[in-house]
Amino acid sequence: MSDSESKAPTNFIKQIIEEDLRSGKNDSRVHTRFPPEPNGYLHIGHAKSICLNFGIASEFGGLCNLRFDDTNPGKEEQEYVDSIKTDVRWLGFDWSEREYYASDYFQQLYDYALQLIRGGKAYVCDLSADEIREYRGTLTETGRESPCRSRSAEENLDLFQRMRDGEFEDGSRTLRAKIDMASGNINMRDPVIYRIQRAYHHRTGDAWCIYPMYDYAHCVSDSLERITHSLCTLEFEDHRPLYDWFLEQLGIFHSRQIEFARLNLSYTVVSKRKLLKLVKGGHVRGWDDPRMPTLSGIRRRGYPPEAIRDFCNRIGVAKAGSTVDISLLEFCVRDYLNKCVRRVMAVLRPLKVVITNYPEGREEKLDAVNNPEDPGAGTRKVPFSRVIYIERDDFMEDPPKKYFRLAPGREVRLRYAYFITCTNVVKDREGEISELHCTYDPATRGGDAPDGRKVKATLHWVSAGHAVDAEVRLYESLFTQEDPEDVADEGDFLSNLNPGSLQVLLSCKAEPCLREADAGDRFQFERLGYFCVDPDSRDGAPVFNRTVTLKDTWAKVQKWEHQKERSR
RNA sequence: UGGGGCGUCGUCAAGCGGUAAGACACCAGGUUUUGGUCCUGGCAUUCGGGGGUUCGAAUCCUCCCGCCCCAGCCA
Repeated sequence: MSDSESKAPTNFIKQIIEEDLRSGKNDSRVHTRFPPEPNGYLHIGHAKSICLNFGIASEFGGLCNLRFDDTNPGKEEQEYVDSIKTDVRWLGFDWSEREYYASDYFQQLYDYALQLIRGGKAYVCDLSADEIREYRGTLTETGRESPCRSRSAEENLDLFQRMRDGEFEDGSRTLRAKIDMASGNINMRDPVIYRIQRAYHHRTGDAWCIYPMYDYAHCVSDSLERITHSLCTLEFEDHRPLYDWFLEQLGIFHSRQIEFARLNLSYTVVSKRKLLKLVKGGHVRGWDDPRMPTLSGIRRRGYPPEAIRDFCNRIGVAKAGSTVDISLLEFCVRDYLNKCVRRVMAVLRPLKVVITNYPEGREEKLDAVNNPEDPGAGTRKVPFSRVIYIERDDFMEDPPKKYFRLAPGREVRLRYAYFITCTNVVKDREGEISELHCTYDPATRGGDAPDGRKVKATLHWVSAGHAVDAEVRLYESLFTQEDPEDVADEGDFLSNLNPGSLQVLLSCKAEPCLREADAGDRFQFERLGYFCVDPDSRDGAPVFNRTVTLKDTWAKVQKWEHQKERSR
């Protein structure tokens, strides 16, 4: 991690930690953990938590564990733990050998449960799931005590042992904490801490038929790992009294839970449930679809981990529910890519240009700078010839006032090549422009006019005879609404899906050096944006994902003009 | 109508009783062989609202208003 990244701004969590350090709490140790449940893919929201937990540990000279919260075998799979490890590593964090699983603690958790029962703090309950719900009461009415609440410790011990031994049917009994059915906090109304569930667990197999619940397993896991600061999202705030209760009853190391606001992003959904719906419904091509906010999607799209970390540092950490503008993420991506990525020319929507006064059969190699932000990146040779392609957007037959690209009779610069002037527009039978005829000025080789003559535009181009054919996938946000959940009465977020979120361009022309690009390679296509080579690429047939466009003041002007026109 | 939180610029977010940081976005200019980058300047007389305490309040007290979370044998 670079120096510039380590200077993350302060936040209320760091302030708490600083106070703890000052008072010598926890022997001045700082130890955090990132605790994903392996039941889905990591997304940008998790990145915030990962950066926070690993970032704080490193800033305070402490450690951060990776712990899989795998207490619900019905939903969890090895596939997810693998992808999570890949993603955390990709983001740039290292948990060394500290890879833990709540399932590592099943025996210990069981023994502690015995301790709770002996102390009269937990009991086996025979109520069905429906009955438990009924007895729990509502938000405004207190609950009623279970008829099993007053069982003796001996009976509870016997029953719990038999639950563990598989004597009872799934769901027929639970182990519950004995707390307070009248509590205003529903989490304290004798919460279930063990349920019977005959499910194959991805790590413990069939060794257990009872599994601990999150509230019980999480705090004990934190304690066993001697986590000093257990950071989680706001919705667990009212679980904290329960977290504290277990640790107090058990008399074991007391980690401190601190809650922060989860990340929301405009024009994006960040919830496992909704992302799953997008995948299952075929609205995207999979978990790693470059339009997905999953880390695997973002990676395929070409977002660099450095940019994600920068973003997470910039958004801050607080308790107010918030939605960060997606433009900040895009800014971070451009900011990083601008500094370190090679520039290259590619034409997305080719328009053929014949340079009529350029000798037939001649070709030359022109020098091009690889990265003006980084002189060390050097230069390369780009072939030039009589027939080239330019972007269709870079020519207008009847241009508006503010348009300063190519037009009939107008002179522009071809980047690193020559000034050309449009002399003729050739159209097909439908009236579509099929090619342009231009003349070039041999004195402007390299792109400068010796007479000091200026042009208003510089265009990118590709020599037709040397071009590599490429497929380019353009992405826009998946949703048309800033808040995808903002739906007109009926329907859900899916009705805000952006039909134009993916646009595939099949006949793009790229400069020859792109022929041997490898999957994952990133480039700036000059004047267009940043692109990343997709794994779908095959030899000589590269596929590029547009990571993000360049800032485009011309597009902004056009949009503005359109709006003006519409309001007229 | 129970419990737990949160309200500072369009969006995040500092601020911790001494007179509103910063970033993104936006706007205006300059440089420019990318309408990119870079540079310069602008952008909250006011902190959800009302009272109060104080020489002094975004910060303390108080009442009110708004928003979020909780009734899984999910995490």
